[in-house]
Amino acid sequence: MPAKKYCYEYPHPAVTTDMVVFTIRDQELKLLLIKRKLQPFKGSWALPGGFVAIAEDIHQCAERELEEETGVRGVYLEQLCTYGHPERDPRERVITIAYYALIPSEKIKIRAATDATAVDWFVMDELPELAFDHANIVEQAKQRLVAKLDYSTIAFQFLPREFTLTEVQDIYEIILEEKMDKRNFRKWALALESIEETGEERREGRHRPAKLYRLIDPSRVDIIK
Amino acid sequence: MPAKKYCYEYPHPAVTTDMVVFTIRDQELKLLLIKRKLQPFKGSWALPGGFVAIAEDIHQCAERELEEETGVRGVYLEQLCTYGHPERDPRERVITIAYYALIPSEKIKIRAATDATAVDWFVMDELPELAFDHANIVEQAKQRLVAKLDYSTIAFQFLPREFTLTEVQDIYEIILEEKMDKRNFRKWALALESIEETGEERREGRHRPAKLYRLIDPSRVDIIK
DNA sequence: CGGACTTAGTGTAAAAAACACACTAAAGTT
DNA sequence: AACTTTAGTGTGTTTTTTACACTAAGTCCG
Repeated sequence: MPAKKYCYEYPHPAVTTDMVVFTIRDQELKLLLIKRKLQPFKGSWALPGGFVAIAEDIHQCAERELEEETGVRGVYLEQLCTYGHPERDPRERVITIAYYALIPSEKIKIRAATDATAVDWFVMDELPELAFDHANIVEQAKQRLVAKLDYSTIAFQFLPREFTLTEVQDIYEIILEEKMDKRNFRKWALALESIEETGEERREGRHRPAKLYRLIDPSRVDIIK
Repeated sequence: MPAKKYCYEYPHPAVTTDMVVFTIRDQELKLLLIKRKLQPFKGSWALPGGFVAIAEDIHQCAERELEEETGVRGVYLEQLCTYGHPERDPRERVITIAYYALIPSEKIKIRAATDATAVDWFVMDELPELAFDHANIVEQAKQRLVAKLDYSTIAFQFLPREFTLTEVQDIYEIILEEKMDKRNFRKWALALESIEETGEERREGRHRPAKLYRLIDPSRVDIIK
């Protein structure tokens, strides 16, 4: 039995961060899950996450855990909500600060293969049973993502540095699950003034090449209208 | 020196909830602050809040603290954000889950007088120096409030059970700090389909009486458009 | 080398929503 | 009865959103 050497005058909860990691691959919205090796919920799928170190900022903690699971850094990461129901973890009182992250499709292969039995990408609406209250967290993350598509430029965070307008429209259609009009969509996207032409084109397949665009400020997510 | 009898294998942060409590009084947006009786920041003004009890849900904790400071229950209360910078409290590592609450003007007198040296209402843009990172929390709460005015019916949570359209408009003008056109505002407010006439009128002063309205579902905050 | 195929790219008209704007109504007071 | 004060209402203009179909530029194949 390990020593319990950190002592307080009154009880303290444990604090973790959990990550809802989204990406778009194969024209589907996908989510990163890990298979738990330990009790409780051993063998269940769960959100990646872990305890906040005592001298570590919570945002840094989320970044660290994201990098541990996916190998990526510097992607879009936002605090979602904090969950603190007393019985959400059967071991002890655990309060979790949930974050969600958007990984560009280009970056996702880095880790997906290495640890395949323990980490995998799941299609958003074909998720397995999840441990703890993670199904609830995922649901709220999806809602936040959908809402932000409407009033921010967050969707561009799924894209590589250079992209075509068709790729942007695909992101919207996949997440919102609805077809959009090509001309109206392009008019709208260009009116944002968040992207600019690179001057290059991409040729692929036997058809007219598409102009490439880039974000004017890749790390900025604008709130629109 | 008190006994430190709660022991863990690894260090645990303390967890608090802090409340940003808004109301509208005297045609101004006001905020509830308490004067700290203890170190650190003894004598400074700060957000009301306190430690999460070990078996208490965090939302319940926020409700409890709100009731302790203001005597009100059942008002609009929403989680804002969680703040966890390692040095935000000089004593020990404290992670705080911030909430914000909207108190209808009718309910605020309940406690404001009882404990006047330790608790007071401040005009939003005449705040004193605040303890910890509370100025930052207040700033984000204000931003959230302003944003929600635009896309939800949250403003009605400031109003008593029955109210006039002029009172609704006043709320918007006070928080957004801009005059609005009376006819357009009323058209918009009625189009929400969130309020209905009570059939009563309110007579005050030597002028035409105003129709009274009520929320169709007083506890519901709709997301609009 | 011309025709077929595929995705990229473009404009206009109609409908809906947002905005600007000024007078009448109904009470109380003198 | 006249005056003061706030409540309450409608219309035309501008802006935004939506609906909708063809041409452009490559590749591939016969």
